[in-house]
Amino acid sequence: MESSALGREFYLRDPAVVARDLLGKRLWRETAAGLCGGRIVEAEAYLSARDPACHASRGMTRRNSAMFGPPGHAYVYMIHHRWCFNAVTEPQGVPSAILIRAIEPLDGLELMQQRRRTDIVRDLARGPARLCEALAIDRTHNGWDLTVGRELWIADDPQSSGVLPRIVRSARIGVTSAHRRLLRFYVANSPYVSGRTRQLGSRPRR
DNA sequence: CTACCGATTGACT
DNA sequence: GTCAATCGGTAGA
Repeated sequence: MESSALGREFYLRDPAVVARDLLGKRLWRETAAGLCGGRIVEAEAYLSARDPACHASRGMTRRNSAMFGPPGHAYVYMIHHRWCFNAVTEPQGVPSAILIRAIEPLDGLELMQQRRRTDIVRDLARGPARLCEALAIDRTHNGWDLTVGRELWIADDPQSSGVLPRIVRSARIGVTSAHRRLLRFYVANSPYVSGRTRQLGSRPRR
């Protein structure tokens, strides 16, 4: 059975810490069709005005206004006609958010397989837009309060073994702005993580 | 109104 | 590895 949603205070911390701590948490989605979700294995932090890659770095627009709202709410935006889901962090007025890039699908697999039109579990939610398609997340969830614990929420892992997974830190995917902060976090060796999983600094053998 | 762009993905060489 | 589909958001005339 799912545990209750993480509270507001979880999101009211340094965004990089929130991004890292979201790894291992459960993302849940409930619709009339049923419950589904999985374990968060990849997330990236976007740091308000001090981060040129953040959508809100140059002020509020209609698109990014959810990021200026209270922490613990969703910021959902479209890129290349696909949806991406974020959890807003920091106090109201400071537009930071965590992009949830991938989950390990665990519950409601059949539902997610229908939505994604594939049976390959590894492909259900590996990448931010695939994740949204698998969970039926779209613009109607922009601004949704993730702490309420229905429709769309994040909670502790009820099956946690207590053993912390090894976490890798890297540059964010698709971010071209010239700054080197390592704000992407993912679970080492998880097959459900998107993009390159090579750790920065390691070299391919030749 | 028009023009340009992108925190992506899937198809392809 | 490369490439473009396809469209809402945004800036600017």
